[in-house]
Amino acid sequence: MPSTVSKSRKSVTIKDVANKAGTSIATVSYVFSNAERYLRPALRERVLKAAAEIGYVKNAAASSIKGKRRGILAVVVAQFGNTFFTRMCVEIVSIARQEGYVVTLCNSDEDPAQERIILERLVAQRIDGCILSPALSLESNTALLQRHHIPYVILERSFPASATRHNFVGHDNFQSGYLATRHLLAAGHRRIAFVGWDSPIPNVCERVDGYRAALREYGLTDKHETIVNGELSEAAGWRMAAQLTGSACTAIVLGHHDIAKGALLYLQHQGMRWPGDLSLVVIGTPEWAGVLSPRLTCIERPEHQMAVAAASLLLENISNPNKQPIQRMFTSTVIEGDSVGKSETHDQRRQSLRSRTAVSQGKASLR
Amino acid sequence: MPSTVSKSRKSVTIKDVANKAGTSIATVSYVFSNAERYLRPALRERVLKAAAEIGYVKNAAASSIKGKRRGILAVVVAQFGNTFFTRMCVEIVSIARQEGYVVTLCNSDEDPAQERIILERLVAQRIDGCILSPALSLESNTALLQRHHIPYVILERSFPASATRHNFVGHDNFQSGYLATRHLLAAGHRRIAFVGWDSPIPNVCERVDGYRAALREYGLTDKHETIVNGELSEAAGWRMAAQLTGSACTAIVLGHHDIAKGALLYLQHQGMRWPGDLSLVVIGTPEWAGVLSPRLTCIERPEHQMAVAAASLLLENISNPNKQPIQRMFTSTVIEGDSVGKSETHDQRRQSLRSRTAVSQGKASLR
DNA sequence: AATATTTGTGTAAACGTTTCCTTAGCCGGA
DNA sequence: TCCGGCTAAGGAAACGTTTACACAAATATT
Repeated sequence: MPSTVSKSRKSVTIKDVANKAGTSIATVSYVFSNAERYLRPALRERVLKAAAEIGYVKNAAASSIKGKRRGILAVVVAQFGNTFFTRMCVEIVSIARQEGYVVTLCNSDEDPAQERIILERLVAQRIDGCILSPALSLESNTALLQRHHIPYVILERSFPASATRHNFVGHDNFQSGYLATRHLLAAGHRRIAFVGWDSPIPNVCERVDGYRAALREYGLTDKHETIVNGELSEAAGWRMAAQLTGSACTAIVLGHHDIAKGALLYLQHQGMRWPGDLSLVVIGTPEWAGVLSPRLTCIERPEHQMAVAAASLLLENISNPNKQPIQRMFTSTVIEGDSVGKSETHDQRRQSLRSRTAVSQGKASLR
Repeated sequence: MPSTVSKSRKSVTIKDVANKAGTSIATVSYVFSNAERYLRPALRERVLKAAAEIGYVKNAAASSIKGKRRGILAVVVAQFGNTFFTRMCVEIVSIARQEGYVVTLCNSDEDPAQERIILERLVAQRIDGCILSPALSLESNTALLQRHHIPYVILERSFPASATRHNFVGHDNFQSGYLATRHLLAAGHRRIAFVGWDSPIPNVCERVDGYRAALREYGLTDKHETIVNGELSEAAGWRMAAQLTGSACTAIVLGHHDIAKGALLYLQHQGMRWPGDLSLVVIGTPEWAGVLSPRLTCIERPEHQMAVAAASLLLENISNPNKQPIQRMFTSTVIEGDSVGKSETHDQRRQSLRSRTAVSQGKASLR
């Protein structure tokens, strides 16, 4: 009976409840939004009953215009489909809900123009806080948030210049690259390729730096580096893997899981086996890593911890807006698969363990 | 300089712009929200300039209390991490943004209580519309939305009793089960197992019904059915696969990708190969299906089309609230992998092609 | 030239809340 | 009996918009 639905277009307000309960609107408001205020239990009951009967639900928009709290947080990421972000989003949403917030999830799709539009829309909504994994232009967008006094946390993508001026939660890309490479070096590999991608964000470079640092520790120089780059796609992964065949490399660090997928398809297509023909480590934890016949060795970023950190940092900043910005950097760990084999080892250099640890800690405690 | 930030707590309003531009607040409002209203170009310019200078952004909450449109849509799913839903969410968000909406993504995590809380919060926000993939209790939640005149579309999970009373977009689970099974039957398999899961939602049963219908078409009876169920998890998938070893089955329909993963891990663990030892078809398109050494044959649901359909249906209902509810049912297609091998065929029954098509269409045009 | 029409701008009343402040009623102490 | 001090509840002024309406000025019609 759609006629019933359209009978009354207007939604039921605090005033309707007041009429029904025979009190003033102030009293109703106190019942629903001021738990401290003492009211005769009987009165409170009466209001609640009246509200339930006519199906009253407080209009959050109207509350927020007078009160300060909006009840909305936002998470803006550049690649929503990326499982790394998807998983963190799920966590953040669930934490936020426990605090009574609704979360708006937005996807800028790596497009700074979209990101700008999204942020303006969020500002228009007067959200209470924002977790932002910027596509590119950090400064102009954080400036927008600051001007409107919206607390925010930058997630995962740092832009070094401004590090300490923003709240930041991320993982140490340098350490990831370092860890992956070291793992292969420790298995005896000396010709290791790094498959990266072209990107204006510094994550890739940091991973490459980590890769280099690990090589250096093992006494290897520029001449031993093999770095290929392409766009961030499966197709490019395929091409880059193809580029690598014929090279002297015995191992590959796959810098990103999307690229890794394409590269693996190519290797399979060529009938190559791992770790037999090639040892592999992937940075990230694609769902398929554990399903592959010889399982892939992964560098796992602490997604859960990062999500918790980002959410709590944001919530703290909402309750105390004058808090100094802080930066929290997390480190990755190796998830052993079966894709790394021993190579014709030159020397094991056990002593380098010490210096590795030093490097790792140096970066990890950036805060 | 955090002191600058906290200098003025209040955000800039239409009034500030009016002062700055030397006009009335009405004029400013017209500039920002009533494109039809004619204003002297010079005046309009002046207002825009003033607004830009002091960084004015319209307060959407305040607009919505007087105006009708809120600018927020919501998508509520029961399994946000499920790639099927994740992908559709991404699409919906992007379509909605083109229409000027911000989308709130919510995850009920299969918990009806959570879902209720979420929906109440959304009603409080007075969202303009909602796409809902219900955890369980359809009726009470749609009743809530109806009472508050919030247009909605049910996504993917249908509850037959009430079919035509709601807007609905989903895929034909019966057809998916049928298609998967037929594909194996056509390859000559006659002992086919179905790995399902326990769930109060009818999706699984429909898939099983499709499985049965396909068997019947090939003249197979109850005695040829092998159906195992368990909870919806990788671990359960592992266990169910274990249950199946020793059975006479030469093929398996994996009813859900999460379960499929566990089952595959078990098969790998046992050193079984596909399609050699066992032919496999999975309902759904897990990312890893194409990465497995012999690629998995999948039943693909038209995620993109479904997302588009759900979003448009919602938008139509927002602009015309008295529209009659409609139901749109989509069908799946087979994505050929290499996991299905020919079996010791009895008879190929080419003539059954005709009746299959009939069944498929019978369900597909539920609308 | 007087009136009618159009055109551009501003006034002010909503919208559904929150919350400061007042008031009414009551009690106890002087 | 009067007054001060409570307590519980309501009146009314915000909050930042939108928009119906009034109005003044400019133009068009008689």
